[in-house]
Amino acid sequence: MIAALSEKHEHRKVLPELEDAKDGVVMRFAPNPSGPLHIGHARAAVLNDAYVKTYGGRYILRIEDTDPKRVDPEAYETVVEDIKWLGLGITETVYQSDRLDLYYDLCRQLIGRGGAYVCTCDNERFKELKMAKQACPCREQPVEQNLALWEKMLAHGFMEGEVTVRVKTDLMHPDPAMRDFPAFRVLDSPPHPRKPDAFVYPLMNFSVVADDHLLGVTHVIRGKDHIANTRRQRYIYDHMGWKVPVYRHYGRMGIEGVVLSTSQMRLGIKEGTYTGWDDIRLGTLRALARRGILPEAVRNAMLAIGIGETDISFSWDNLYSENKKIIDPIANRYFFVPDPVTITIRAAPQLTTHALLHPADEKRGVRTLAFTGAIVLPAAELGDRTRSLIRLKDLFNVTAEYDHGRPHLSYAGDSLAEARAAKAPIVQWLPVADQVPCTLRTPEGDIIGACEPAVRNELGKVVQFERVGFARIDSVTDDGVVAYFTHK
RNA sequence: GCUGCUAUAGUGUAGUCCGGCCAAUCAUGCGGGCCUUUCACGCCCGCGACUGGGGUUCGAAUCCCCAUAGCAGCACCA
Repeated sequence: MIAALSEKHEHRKVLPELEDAKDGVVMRFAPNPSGPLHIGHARAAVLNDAYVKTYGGRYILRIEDTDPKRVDPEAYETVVEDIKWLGLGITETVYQSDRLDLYYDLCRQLIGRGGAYVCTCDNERFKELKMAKQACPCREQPVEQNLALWEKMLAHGFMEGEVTVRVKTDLMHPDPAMRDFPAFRVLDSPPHPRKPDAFVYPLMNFSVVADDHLLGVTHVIRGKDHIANTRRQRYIYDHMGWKVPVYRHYGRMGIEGVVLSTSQMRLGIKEGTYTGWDDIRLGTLRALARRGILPEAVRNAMLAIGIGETDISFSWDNLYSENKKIIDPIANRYFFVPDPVTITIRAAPQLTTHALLHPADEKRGVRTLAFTGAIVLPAAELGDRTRSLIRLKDLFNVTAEYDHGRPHLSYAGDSLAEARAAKAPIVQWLPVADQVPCTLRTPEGDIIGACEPAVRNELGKVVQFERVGFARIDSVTDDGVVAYFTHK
Protein backbone atom coordinates (compact mmCIF):
# COMPACT_ATOMS: atom_id res chain seq x y z
CA MET A 1 0.00 0.00 0.00
CA ILE A 2 2.66 2.44 1.06
CA ALA A 3 4.91 1.12 -1.63
CA ALA A 4 2.20 1.53 -4.22
CA LEU A 5 1.63 5.10 -3.15
CA SER A 6 5.27 6.03 -3.22
CA GLU A 7 5.88 4.43 -6.58
CA LYS A 8 7.04 6.89 -9.17
CA HIS A 9 4.90 7.40 -12.18
CA GLU A 10 7.57 8.86 -14.31
CA HIS A 11 7.64 7.94 -17.93
CA ARG A 12 11.13 7.03 -19.02
CA LYS A 13 11.71 8.49 -22.39
CA VAL A 14 12.10 5.96 -25.12
CA LEU A 15 14.48 6.56 -27.96
CA PRO A 16 12.90 6.86 -31.39
CA GLU A 17 12.82 3.78 -33.56
CA LEU A 18 15.56 3.20 -36.08
CA GLU A 19 14.64 2.16 -39.57
CA ASP A 20 15.69 -1.28 -40.79
CA ALA A 21 16.57 -2.37 -37.29
CA LYS A 22 13.93 -4.99 -36.61
CA ASP A 23 16.27 -7.89 -37.26
CA GLY A 24 19.09 -6.56 -35.14
CA VAL A 25 21.79 -4.00 -35.65
CA VAL A 26 25.54 -3.68 -35.83
CA MET A 27 26.80 -0.46 -34.35
CA ARG A 28 30.10 0.95 -33.24
CA PHE A 29 31.70 3.31 -30.82
CA ALA A 30 34.81 4.72 -32.41
CA PRO A 31 36.95 6.90 -30.18
CA ASN A 32 40.34 8.30 -30.99
CA PRO A 33 42.80 7.13 -28.34
CA SER A 34 44.11 10.55 -27.44
CA GLY A 35 43.01 10.64 -23.82
CA PRO A 36 40.34 9.45 -21.45
CA LEU A 37 36.68 9.61 -22.38
CA HIS A 38 34.60 12.59 -21.32
CA ILE A 39 30.91 13.42 -21.12
CA GLY A 40 30.81 14.24 -24.79
CA HIS A 41 31.99 10.73 -25.67
CA ALA A 42 29.47 9.29 -23.28
CA ARG A 43 26.60 10.50 -25.40
CA ALA A 44 27.69 8.63 -28.51
CA ALA A 45 28.74 5.62 -26.48
CA VAL A 46 25.49 5.33 -24.54
CA LEU A 47 23.12 6.10 -27.41
CA ASN A 48 24.66 3.45 -29.64
CA ASP A 49 24.75 1.03 -26.74
CA ALA A 50 21.09 1.60 -25.98
CA TYR A 51 20.07 0.83 -29.54
CA VAL A 52 22.13 -2.34 -29.65
CA LYS A 53 20.47 -3.42 -26.42
CA THR A 54 17.05 -2.55 -27.80
CA TYR A 55 17.35 -4.35 -31.11
CA GLY A 56 20.02 -6.90 -30.34
CA GLY A 57 23.19 -7.32 -32.35
CA ARG A 58 26.84 -6.45 -32.17
CA TYR A 59 28.49 -3.44 -30.62
CA ILE A 60 31.98 -2.86 -31.93
CA LEU A 61 34.59 -0.82 -30.18
CA ARG A 62 36.75 0.56 -32.92
CA ILE A 63 39.89 2.33 -31.85
CA GLU A 64 40.54 4.99 -34.47
CA ASP A 65 44.26 5.42 -34.24
CA THR A 66 45.15 6.30 -37.81
CA ASP A 67 46.83 9.56 -36.91
CA PRO A 68 50.01 8.91 -34.94
CA LYS A 69 50.10 12.58 -34.03
CA ARG A 70 46.91 12.16 -32.09
CA VAL A 71 47.57 8.91 -30.33
CA ASP A 72 48.46 8.75 -26.68
CA PRO A 73 49.78 5.23 -26.00
CA GLU A 74 48.31 5.29 -22.51
CA ALA A 75 44.88 6.09 -23.89
CA TYR A 76 44.49 2.59 -25.32
CA GLU A 77 44.03 1.40 -21.79
CA THR A 78 42.20 4.34 -20.33
CA VAL A 79 39.59 4.27 -23.07
CA VAL A 80 38.89 0.62 -22.39
CA GLU A 81 38.69 1.27 -18.66
CA ASP A 82 36.28 4.13 -19.20
CA ILE A 83 34.09 1.98 -21.42
CA LYS A 84 34.05 -0.72 -18.81
CA TRP A 85 33.03 1.83 -16.21
CA LEU A 86 30.19 3.03 -18.43
CA GLY A 87 28.99 -0.53 -18.71
CA LEU A 88 28.80 -0.68 -22.49
CA GLY A 89 27.87 -3.98 -24.05
CA ILE A 90 30.86 -4.15 -26.34
CA THR A 91 30.98 -7.41 -28.27
CA GLU A 92 34.24 -6.98 -30.11
CA THR A 93 37.16 -4.61 -30.38
CA VAL A 94 39.22 -3.66 -33.41
CA TYR A 95 42.20 -1.39 -33.82
CA GLN A 96 42.44 0.48 -37.07
CA SER A 97 46.20 0.41 -36.88
CA ASP A 98 45.96 -3.36 -37.28
CA ARG A 99 44.02 -2.93 -40.48
CA LEU A 100 46.25 -0.74 -42.61
CA ASP A 101 46.78 -3.48 -45.18
CA LEU A 102 43.04 -3.84 -45.59
CA TYR A 103 42.78 -0.14 -46.29
CA TYR A 104 45.65 -0.26 -48.76
CA ASP A 105 43.97 -3.03 -50.62
CA LEU A 106 40.64 -1.26 -50.75
CA CYS A 107 42.35 1.90 -51.89
CA ARG A 108 43.87 -0.01 -54.75
CA GLN A 109 40.40 -1.19 -55.68
CA LEU A 110 38.97 2.29 -55.42
CA ILE A 111 41.68 3.65 -57.71
CA GLY A 112 41.08 0.74 -60.05
CA ARG A 113 37.43 1.72 -60.29
CA GLY A 114 38.43 5.25 -61.15
CA GLY A 115 37.11 6.47 -57.84
CA ALA A 116 40.30 8.02 -56.60
CA TYR A 117 43.56 9.46 -57.87
CA VAL A 118 47.01 10.10 -56.53
CA CYS A 119 47.61 13.81 -56.37
CA THR A 120 51.06 15.33 -56.18
CA CYS A 121 49.95 18.94 -56.34
CA ASP A 122 50.94 21.48 -53.77
CA ASN A 123 48.28 21.72 -51.11
CA GLU A 124 47.69 25.43 -51.39
CA ARG A 125 47.45 25.10 -55.13
CA PHE A 126 44.91 22.33 -54.83
CA LYS A 127 42.85 24.35 -52.41
CA GLU A 128 42.72 27.27 -54.82
CA LEU A 129 41.62 25.02 -57.63
CA LYS A 130 39.02 23.40 -55.44
CA MET A 131 37.53 26.72 -54.43
CA ALA A 132 37.41 27.69 -58.10
CA LYS A 133 35.74 24.37 -58.97
CA GLN A 134 38.73 23.44 -61.12
CA ALA A 135 40.35 20.05 -61.56
CA CYS A 136 43.97 19.61 -60.71
CA PRO A 137 46.20 17.99 -63.38
CA CYS A 138 46.45 14.72 -61.47
CA ARG A 139 42.70 14.19 -61.66
CA GLU A 140 42.92 13.29 -65.34
CA GLN A 141 45.67 10.70 -64.98
CA PRO A 142 44.79 7.27 -66.31
CA VAL A 143 44.02 4.55 -63.81
CA GLU A 144 47.27 2.74 -64.57
CA GLN A 145 49.30 5.76 -63.68
CA ASN A 146 47.38 6.24 -60.45
CA LEU A 147 47.97 2.61 -59.54
CA ALA A 148 51.66 3.01 -60.24
CA LEU A 149 51.83 6.13 -58.11
CA TRP A 150 49.96 4.33 -55.35
CA GLU A 151 52.51 1.54 -55.36
CA LYS A 152 55.27 4.09 -55.31
CA MET A 153 53.59 5.70 -52.32
CA LEU A 154 53.43 2.35 -50.51
CA ALA A 155 57.09 1.76 -51.35
CA HIS A 156 57.90 5.04 -49.61
CA GLY A 157 58.69 6.75 -52.90
CA PHE A 158 57.18 9.98 -51.56
CA MET A 159 57.98 12.00 -48.52
CA GLU A 160 55.49 13.52 -46.18
CA GLY A 161 53.47 16.29 -47.79
CA GLU A 162 54.34 15.31 -51.34
CA VAL A 163 51.37 13.17 -52.14
CA THR A 164 47.69 12.69 -51.38
CA VAL A 165 45.17 10.15 -52.54
CA ARG A 166 41.92 11.96 -53.29
CA VAL A 167 38.46 10.60 -53.78
CA LYS A 168 36.79 11.73 -56.97
CA THR A 169 33.55 13.46 -56.10
CA ASP A 170 31.99 16.38 -57.91
CA LEU A 171 34.08 19.46 -58.47
CA MET A 172 30.94 21.41 -59.24
CA HIS A 173 29.38 20.53 -55.93
CA PRO A 174 28.07 23.73 -54.32
CA ASP A 175 29.63 22.74 -50.99
CA PRO A 176 33.40 23.12 -51.27
CA ALA A 177 33.75 20.60 -48.45
CA MET A 178 32.56 17.89 -50.83
CA ARG A 179 35.03 18.40 -53.63
CA ASP A 180 37.67 15.67 -54.03
CA PHE A 181 38.45 15.15 -50.37
CA PRO A 182 41.66 13.37 -49.29
CA ALA A 183 41.78 9.68 -48.42
CA PHE A 184 45.44 8.83 -47.75
CA ARG A 185 48.64 10.65 -46.96
CA VAL A 186 52.22 9.96 -46.03
CA LEU A 187 53.46 10.69 -42.52
CA ASP A 188 57.14 10.22 -41.78
CA SER A 189 56.88 11.15 -38.14
CA PRO A 190 56.09 10.52 -35.42
CA PRO A 191 56.24 6.74 -35.61
CA HIS A 192 52.95 5.03 -34.81
CA PRO A 193 53.07 3.63 -31.26
CA ARG A 194 51.66 0.30 -32.39
CA LYS A 195 52.98 0.18 -35.96
CA PRO A 196 56.36 1.91 -35.97
CA ASP A 197 57.01 0.99 -39.60
CA ALA A 198 53.87 2.53 -41.03
CA PHE A 199 54.06 5.70 -43.08
CA VAL A 200 51.01 5.62 -45.37
CA TYR A 201 47.90 6.42 -43.35
CA PRO A 202 44.25 6.57 -44.34
CA LEU A 203 42.24 9.64 -43.44
CA MET A 204 39.19 9.18 -41.32
CA ASN A 205 36.69 9.30 -44.16
CA PHE A 206 38.33 6.39 -45.88
CA SER A 207 39.08 4.14 -42.94
CA VAL A 208 35.63 4.72 -41.47
CA VAL A 209 33.89 3.67 -44.65
CA ALA A 210 36.18 0.70 -45.09
CA ASP A 211 35.52 -0.55 -41.59
CA ASP A 212 31.84 0.24 -41.47
CA HIS A 213 31.54 -1.87 -44.59
CA LEU A 214 33.95 -4.63 -43.60
CA LEU A 215 32.51 -4.97 -40.11
CA GLY A 216 28.93 -4.90 -41.34
CA VAL A 217 27.89 -1.78 -39.47
CA THR A 218 24.21 -1.15 -40.11
CA HIS A 219 23.51 2.01 -38.13
CA VAL A 220 25.66 4.96 -37.20
CA ILE A 221 24.74 7.49 -34.56
CA ARG A 222 27.10 10.40 -34.22
CA GLY A 223 27.23 14.15 -33.81
CA LYS A 224 26.09 16.48 -36.52
CA ASP A 225 29.62 17.72 -36.90
CA HIS A 226 29.90 14.58 -39.02
CA ILE A 227 27.09 15.46 -41.43
CA ALA A 228 29.58 16.65 -44.03
CA ASN A 229 31.62 13.49 -43.49
CA THR A 230 28.55 11.37 -44.04
CA ARG A 231 28.00 13.06 -47.37
CA ARG A 232 31.64 12.64 -48.31
CA GLN A 233 31.63 9.02 -47.31
CA ARG A 234 28.66 8.37 -49.53
CA TYR A 235 30.89 9.00 -52.53
CA ILE A 236 33.12 6.12 -51.50
CA TYR A 237 30.16 3.84 -50.97
CA ASP A 238 28.93 4.74 -54.43
CA HIS A 239 32.30 4.16 -56.06
CA MET A 240 32.61 0.76 -54.40
CA GLY A 241 28.98 -0.23 -54.84
CA TRP A 242 28.49 -0.82 -51.14
CA LYS A 243 25.37 -0.52 -49.08
CA VAL A 244 25.20 2.63 -46.99
CA PRO A 245 24.36 2.34 -43.29
CA VAL A 246 21.53 4.27 -41.65
CA TYR A 247 22.81 7.51 -40.13
CA ARG A 248 21.55 9.70 -37.31
CA HIS A 249 23.27 12.91 -36.35
CA TYR A 250 22.53 14.41 -32.99
CA GLY A 251 23.10 18.07 -32.18
CA ARG A 252 26.04 19.71 -30.56
CA MET A 253 26.17 19.52 -26.78
CA GLY A 254 27.66 22.47 -24.95
CA ILE A 255 29.07 21.62 -21.55
CA GLU A 256 29.78 24.40 -19.11
CA GLY A 257 32.01 24.46 -16.09
CA VAL A 258 34.56 21.80 -16.97
CA VAL A 259 37.51 21.43 -19.28
CA LEU A 260 36.95 18.95 -22.12
CA SER A 261 39.73 19.62 -24.57
CA THR A 262 42.24 16.80 -24.41
CA SER A 263 45.15 19.08 -25.23
CA GLN A 264 44.14 21.57 -22.55
CA MET A 265 43.74 18.82 -20.00
CA ARG A 266 47.10 17.32 -20.85
CA LEU A 267 48.80 20.68 -20.63
CA GLY A 268 47.13 21.48 -17.32
CA ILE A 269 48.21 18.17 -15.85
CA LYS A 270 51.75 18.63 -17.08
CA GLU A 271 51.92 22.09 -15.59
CA GLY A 272 50.41 20.95 -12.34
CA THR A 273 47.21 22.95 -12.68
CA TYR A 274 45.27 19.71 -12.50
CA THR A 275 46.09 16.76 -10.31
CA GLY A 276 45.46 14.25 -13.07
CA TRP A 277 42.88 13.03 -15.58
CA ASP A 278 40.42 12.62 -12.74
CA ASP A 279 40.77 16.16 -11.42
CA ILE A 280 37.22 17.17 -10.60
CA ARG A 281 37.51 20.35 -12.62
CA LEU A 282 37.73 18.21 -15.75
CA GLY A 283 34.83 16.72 -17.63
CA THR A 284 36.29 13.24 -17.92
CA LEU A 285 34.31 10.21 -16.90
CA ARG A 286 36.96 9.37 -14.34
CA ALA A 287 36.53 12.81 -12.81
CA LEU A 288 32.80 12.17 -12.53
CA ALA A 289 33.48 8.79 -11.01
CA ARG A 290 35.81 10.29 -8.47
CA ARG A 291 33.10 12.70 -7.42
CA GLY A 292 30.64 9.92 -6.90
CA ILE A 293 28.61 10.16 -10.08
CA LEU A 294 27.51 6.66 -11.04
CA PRO A 295 27.70 5.37 -14.60
CA GLU A 296 23.98 4.60 -14.54
CA ALA A 297 23.30 8.26 -13.87
CA VAL A 298 25.43 9.29 -16.83
CA ARG A 299 23.65 6.75 -18.94
CA ASN A 300 20.19 7.90 -17.87
CA ALA A 301 21.08 11.53 -18.41
CA MET A 302 22.29 10.76 -21.92
CA LEU A 303 19.20 8.75 -22.76
CA ALA A 304 17.02 11.59 -21.52
CA ILE A 305 18.82 13.94 -23.87
CA GLY A 306 18.33 11.52 -26.74
CA ILE A 307 19.34 11.98 -30.36
CA GLY A 308 17.73 15.33 -31.14
CA GLU A 309 19.41 17.40 -33.81
CA THR A 310 19.04 20.57 -31.80
CA ASP A 311 22.13 22.06 -30.21
CA ILE A 312 21.76 21.79 -26.48
CA SER A 313 23.54 22.79 -23.34
CA PHE A 314 24.29 19.91 -21.05
CA SER A 315 22.55 20.28 -17.71
CA TRP A 316 24.48 19.32 -14.61
CA ASP A 317 21.26 19.67 -12.64
CA ASN A 318 19.67 16.93 -14.66
CA LEU A 319 22.67 14.66 -14.25
CA TYR A 320 22.75 15.29 -10.52
CA SER A 321 19.08 14.52 -10.31
CA GLU A 322 19.61 11.19 -12.05
CA ASN A 323 22.48 10.43 -9.74
CA LYS A 324 20.53 11.34 -6.64
CA LYS A 325 17.73 8.98 -7.60
CA ILE A 326 20.22 6.13 -7.52
CA ILE A 327 22.40 7.26 -4.66
CA ASP A 328 19.91 8.53 -2.13
CA PRO A 329 18.55 5.10 -1.23
CA ILE A 330 21.99 3.57 -0.80
CA ALA A 331 24.15 6.31 0.72
CA ASN A 332 24.65 6.06 4.46
CA ARG A 333 24.11 9.22 6.48
CA TYR A 334 26.79 10.85 8.57
CA PHE A 335 27.53 14.13 10.22
CA PHE A 336 30.08 16.39 8.66
CA VAL A 337 30.72 19.67 10.43
CA PRO A 338 32.22 22.27 8.11
CA ASP A 339 34.35 24.97 9.65
CA PRO A 340 33.91 23.48 13.14
CA VAL A 341 33.68 25.56 16.29
CA THR A 342 34.27 23.89 19.66
CA ILE A 343 31.78 24.73 22.32
CA THR A 344 30.72 23.32 25.69
CA ILE A 345 27.06 22.85 26.45
CA ARG A 346 26.17 24.05 29.92
CA ALA A 347 24.06 22.07 32.29
CA ALA A 348 23.68 19.19 29.90
CA PRO A 349 23.26 15.55 30.84
CA GLN A 350 25.88 13.21 29.46
CA LEU A 351 24.33 10.71 27.14
CA THR A 352 25.03 8.48 24.21
CA THR A 353 22.68 8.79 21.28
CA HIS A 354 22.07 6.80 18.14
CA ALA A 355 21.24 7.96 14.66
CA LEU A 356 20.08 5.86 11.75
CA LEU A 357 22.57 5.09 9.03
CA HIS A 358 19.68 5.54 6.65
CA PRO A 359 16.37 7.13 7.61
CA ALA A 360 14.38 4.82 5.36
CA ASP A 361 16.09 1.60 6.34
CA GLU A 362 16.35 0.84 10.03
CA LYS A 363 17.85 -2.57 9.34
CA ARG A 364 21.06 -0.93 8.30
CA GLY A 365 21.72 0.03 11.88
CA VAL A 366 22.84 3.12 13.67
CA ARG A 367 25.82 5.32 14.37
CA THR A 368 26.68 5.96 17.98
CA LEU A 369 27.42 9.48 19.16
CA ALA A 370 28.60 9.93 22.74
CA PHE A 371 27.88 13.34 24.20
CA THR A 372 30.10 14.24 27.15
CA GLY A 373 29.81 18.00 27.21
CA ALA A 374 31.95 19.49 24.45
CA ILE A 375 30.97 19.40 20.81
CA VAL A 376 31.83 20.99 17.50
CA LEU A 377 29.23 22.86 15.48
CA PRO A 378 29.32 24.46 12.03
CA ALA A 379 30.49 28.03 12.46
CA ALA A 380 27.79 29.17 10.10
CA GLU A 381 25.09 28.02 12.54
CA LEU A 382 26.41 30.25 15.28
CA GLY A 383 26.60 33.40 13.26
CA ASP A 384 22.94 34.23 13.54
CA ARG A 385 22.36 35.90 16.87
CA THR A 386 18.65 36.07 16.52
CA ARG A 387 18.38 32.33 16.97
CA SER A 388 17.74 31.45 20.53
CA LEU A 389 16.86 27.79 20.19
CA ILE A 390 18.87 25.22 18.28
CA ARG A 391 18.15 21.51 18.00
CA LEU A 392 21.23 19.30 17.97
CA LYS A 393 20.16 16.57 15.64
CA ASP A 394 19.42 13.27 17.32
CA LEU A 395 20.41 14.78 20.67
CA PHE A 396 18.56 17.60 22.41
CA ASN A 397 17.77 21.30 22.30
CA VAL A 398 20.07 24.09 23.33
CA THR A 399 19.54 27.78 23.77
CA ALA A 400 22.09 30.18 22.44
CA GLU A 401 23.01 33.39 24.15
CA TYR A 402 25.62 35.80 22.95
CA ASP A 403 28.04 37.51 25.24
CA HIS A 404 30.05 40.13 23.37
CA GLY A 405 29.55 38.05 20.25
CA ARG A 406 30.62 34.82 21.87
CA PRO A 407 27.97 32.16 21.84
CA HIS A 408 27.08 30.26 24.98
CA LEU A 409 24.92 27.20 24.65
CA SER A 410 22.85 25.72 27.42
CA TYR A 411 20.84 22.58 27.60
CA ALA A 412 17.19 23.31 26.88
CA GLY A 413 15.33 20.04 27.11
CA ASP A 414 14.79 17.01 24.92
CA SER A 415 11.49 17.86 23.33
CA LEU A 416 11.60 17.65 19.56
CA ALA A 417 8.09 19.03 19.43
CA GLU A 418 9.23 22.13 21.23
CA ALA A 419 12.08 22.62 18.80
CA ARG A 420 9.71 22.25 15.88
CA ALA A 421 7.23 24.65 17.37
CA ALA A 422 9.99 27.20 17.78
CA LYS A 423 11.12 26.52 14.22
CA ALA A 424 14.56 25.85 15.64
CA PRO A 425 17.19 24.79 13.12
CA ILE A 426 18.17 21.14 13.44
CA VAL A 427 21.92 21.08 13.26
CA GLN A 428 24.54 18.36 12.85
CA TRP A 429 27.27 18.18 15.48
CA LEU A 430 30.13 15.97 16.64
CA PRO A 431 31.57 15.10 20.04
CA VAL A 432 34.90 16.84 20.43
CA ALA A 433 36.40 13.62 21.69
CA ASP A 434 35.11 11.55 18.81
CA GLN A 435 35.71 13.20 15.45
CA VAL A 436 38.14 12.91 12.60
CA PRO A 437 39.42 15.70 10.41
CA CYS A 438 37.69 15.72 7.06
CA THR A 439 38.37 17.75 3.96
CA LEU A 440 35.49 18.11 1.55
CA ARG A 441 36.80 18.91 -1.88
CA THR A 442 34.54 20.83 -4.24
CA PRO A 443 35.27 22.32 -7.64
CA GLU A 444 35.20 25.70 -5.92
CA GLY A 445 37.75 24.73 -3.30
CA ASP A 446 38.23 22.72 -0.15
CA ILE A 447 35.98 22.86 2.88
CA ILE A 448 37.83 21.97 6.06
CA GLY A 449 35.82 20.20 8.70
CA ALA A 450 35.31 17.10 10.75
CA CYS A 451 33.22 13.99 10.40
CA GLU A 452 32.19 10.90 12.29
CA PRO A 453 34.91 8.28 12.77
CA ALA A 454 32.70 5.66 11.11
CA VAL A 455 33.06 7.48 7.80
CA ARG A 456 36.45 5.79 7.61
CA ASN A 457 34.64 2.57 6.81
CA GLU A 458 33.05 4.07 3.72
CA LEU A 459 36.16 4.37 1.59
CA GLY A 460 35.27 4.54 -2.07
CA LYS A 461 31.58 4.83 -1.32
CA VAL A 462 29.19 7.72 -1.57
CA VAL A 463 27.69 8.92 1.69
CA GLN A 464 25.36 11.72 2.53
CA PHE A 465 26.67 14.31 4.90
CA GLU A 466 23.41 15.41 6.44
CA ARG A 467 22.41 18.93 5.51
CA VAL A 468 25.53 19.31 3.38
CA GLY A 469 25.14 16.96 0.47
CA PHE A 470 26.44 13.75 -1.02
CA ALA A 471 30.13 13.03 -1.11
CA ARG A 472 32.40 10.21 -2.16
CA ILE A 473 34.97 9.12 0.38
CA ASP A 474 38.18 9.35 -1.58
CA SER A 475 40.86 8.55 0.93
CA VAL A 476 41.23 7.58 4.56
CA THR A 477 44.54 8.04 6.34
CA ASP A 478 45.84 8.67 9.83
CA ASP A 479 45.51 12.35 9.04
CA GLY A 480 41.81 12.01 8.41
CA VAL A 481 39.33 11.69 5.59
CA VAL A 482 39.23 13.31 2.19
CA ALA A 483 35.84 13.39 0.54
CA TYR A 484 34.76 14.73 -2.85
CA PHE A 485 31.53 16.65 -2.99
CA THR A 486 29.10 14.99 -5.37
CA HIS A 487 26.09 17.26 -5.31
CA LYS A 488 23.49 18.58 -2.91
C1' G B 1 32.93 33.91 -48.65
C1' C B 2 30.62 29.08 -49.88
C1' U B 3 27.64 24.81 -47.95
C1' G B 4 24.52 22.46 -44.61
C1' C B 5 21.72 21.50 -40.00
C1' U B 6 18.62 23.32 -36.15
C1' A B 7 15.00 26.69 -33.62
C1' U B 8 8.90 24.29 -27.77
C1' A B 9 9.41 27.12 -20.38
C1' G B 10 16.07 28.62 -16.73
C1' U B 11 17.70 23.43 -18.54
C1' G B 12 16.53 18.76 -21.03
C1' U B 13 12.42 16.57 -23.54
C1' A B 14 7.24 14.95 -25.97
C1' G B 15 4.15 16.67 -29.88
C1' U B 16 6.02 18.50 -35.90
C1' C B 17 6.42 13.27 -40.78
C1' C B 18 -0.01 12.14 -41.51
C1' G B 19 -2.83 20.41 -39.55
C1' G B 20 -8.06 20.15 -35.42
C1' C B 21 -8.18 15.58 -29.41
C1' C B 22 -2.06 21.10 -27.75
C1' A B 23 -5.42 27.53 -23.98
C1' A B 24 1.01 22.21 -25.55
C1' U B 25 3.82 16.38 -22.29
C1' C B 26 7.19 14.67 -18.75
C1' A B 27 11.53 15.55 -16.01
C1' U B 28 14.74 19.01 -13.84
C1' G B 29 14.93 23.86 -11.64
C1' C B 30 12.58 27.59 -8.80
C1' G B 31 8.52 29.25 -5.11
C1' G B 32 5.00 27.54 -1.42
C1' G B 33 2.85 23.59 1.65
C1' C B 34 2.80 18.59 3.96
C1' C B 35 5.73 14.60 5.92
C1' U B 36 10.24 13.84 8.68
C1' U B 37 15.16 14.30 14.53
C1' U B 38 18.88 16.21 7.38
C1' C B 39 17.83 22.00 3.95
C1' A B 40 17.84 14.21 1.64
C1' C B 41 13.78 11.06 0.03
C1' G B 42 8.41 11.09 -0.67
C1' C B 43 3.66 13.68 -1.47
C1' C B 44 0.61 18.19 -2.86
C1' C B 45 0.07 23.09 -5.14
C1' G B 46 2.16 26.79 -8.13
C1' C B 47 5.75 29.38 -11.82
C1' G B 48 7.45 28.94 -16.68
C1' A B 49 7.68 27.86 -23.74
C1' C B 50 5.69 27.00 -29.53
C1' U B 51 12.32 32.80 -32.35
C1' G B 52 9.90 36.99 -35.47
C1' G B 53 6.98 38.32 -39.76
C1' G B 54 4.02 37.03 -43.81
C1' G B 55 1.11 33.22 -46.38
C1' U B 56 -2.16 28.58 -47.19
C1' U B 57 -6.57 26.87 -44.41
C1' C B 58 -12.93 26.90 -41.52
C1' G B 59 -8.60 25.71 -38.33
C1' A B 60 -1.17 25.87 -37.83
C1' A B 61 3.62 24.51 -32.59
C1' U B 62 2.59 21.31 -36.82
C1' C B 63 2.46 23.01 -44.14
C1' C B 64 4.95 27.14 -47.44
C1' C B 65 8.02 31.71 -47.87
C1' C B 66 11.16 35.43 -45.80
C1' A B 67 13.95 37.18 -41.75
C1' U B 68 16.79 36.43 -37.38
C1' A B 69 19.75 33.50 -34.21
C1' G B 70 22.79 29.33 -32.87
C1' C B 71 25.83 25.45 -34.53
C1' A B 72 28.74 22.69 -37.94
C1' G B 73 31.82 21.76 -42.40
C1' C B 74 35.13 23.78 -46.40
C1' A B 75 42.50 19.86 -42.51
C1' C B 76 47.84 15.50 -45.41
C1' C B 77 42.25 15.46 -37.30
C1' A B 78 38.64 12.12 -35.55
